[in-house]
Amino acid sequence: MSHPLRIHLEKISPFSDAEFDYILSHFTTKKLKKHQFLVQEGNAVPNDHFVLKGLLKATHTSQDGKEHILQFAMEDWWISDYQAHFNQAAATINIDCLEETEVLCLSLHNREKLCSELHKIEHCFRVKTSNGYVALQRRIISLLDSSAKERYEQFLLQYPTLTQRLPKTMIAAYLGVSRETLSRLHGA
Amino acid sequence: MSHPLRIHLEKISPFSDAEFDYILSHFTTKKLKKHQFLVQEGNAVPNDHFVLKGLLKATHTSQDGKEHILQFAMEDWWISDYQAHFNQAAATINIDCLEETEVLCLSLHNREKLCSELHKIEHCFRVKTSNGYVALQRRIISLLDSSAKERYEQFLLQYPTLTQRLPKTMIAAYLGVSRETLSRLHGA
DNA sequence: CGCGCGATTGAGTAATTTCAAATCTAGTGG
DNA sequence: CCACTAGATTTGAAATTACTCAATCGCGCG
Repeated sequence: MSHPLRIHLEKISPFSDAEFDYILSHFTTKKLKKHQFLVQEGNAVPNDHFVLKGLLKATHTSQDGKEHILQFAMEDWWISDYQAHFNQAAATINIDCLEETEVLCLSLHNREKLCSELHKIEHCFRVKTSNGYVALQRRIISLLDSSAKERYEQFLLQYPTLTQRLPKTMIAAYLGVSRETLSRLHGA
Repeated sequence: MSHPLRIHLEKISPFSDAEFDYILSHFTTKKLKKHQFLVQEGNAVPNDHFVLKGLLKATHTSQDGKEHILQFAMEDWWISDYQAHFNQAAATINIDCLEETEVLCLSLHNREKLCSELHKIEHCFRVKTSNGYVALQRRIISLLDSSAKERYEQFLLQYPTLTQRLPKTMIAAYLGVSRETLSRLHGA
């Protein structure tokens, strides 16, 4: 039974036991309770986070006070305020736990250190990020050309597990419609 | 006067003349006229493209036949159908030229070859892709929380040069509103 | 049993789209 | 120089869609 992070990374490239231990030594562990914040607006964002257990949401609050959801993250997903993290700026989004959660934290410095020392891990991160880029492009296309109903159906197909664990209110905030509208698009 | 690609890459990390020549030898050049397609729906997408000169748009056509714009690209930008390119699948978007255009083409194979041979170039691509990821997240936030008017104003601020070179119809298709609506949000 | 949270439903309002027509602009050929 | 045309932009009015605010319903848990 391998470590979840190892399984995750080895989808891209294999590592020896020694290499993986070395990689893992650059992470720290953090445990959070439901409703606790992992990243809070206005604060620094020292780390990227790999989810070992639990469920989180990253939200942005618009000027009129409405909360929209940028992303969810469950087991084996990464989550952070990347804009703030990479630019070492203050967070503009909140990330909080929807369930009791455990994450591995990787600081910017440790990521750069690992990447410069171990070509293979930089390769992993490049491929992961490329895949993430493609996923975001698909979401943009779906926001641009699909109706609320189509987006909801795509979500159900794409993330069946998440659907089970999330209240519909939050799916609505992710899809960019009000919960009432989401509730109404049954037969439509 | 350095090569545009060299200037672009050296924003991340420096290369010797020999290294850069070697990198450049993995690219091919393509020239296209206005209205010509660089990527066409249904076809394979062998290359990523770095724009030397000109202006292009990447569009996705929804089921009801409406054309929405996923991205623009002008000098020093990269553009492709990344989903299709990385997965060696058929294109689902069209990319065509709004002006006479010249691009450098990098095949998937040559990218992987360069990345495995030269750690520094893989580093460049990782950093570039991370920045792209952040930019897409910002666009998603803007689609979720901002009104059409706010999105338009953000666009004007963020891309003043593009604004000069694009008809408003296309900006509307990028922002996800009809051209009529865009036209109406002057004083609103 | 009653409370709290989430989901649904109803009714009125606001925003956007659609379709159509009018206006404007830049480039072309006479 | 002027008329003409194509493409882009604007405007109008009706129809559609989504939102807001409020009330109700349903269910699990103490």
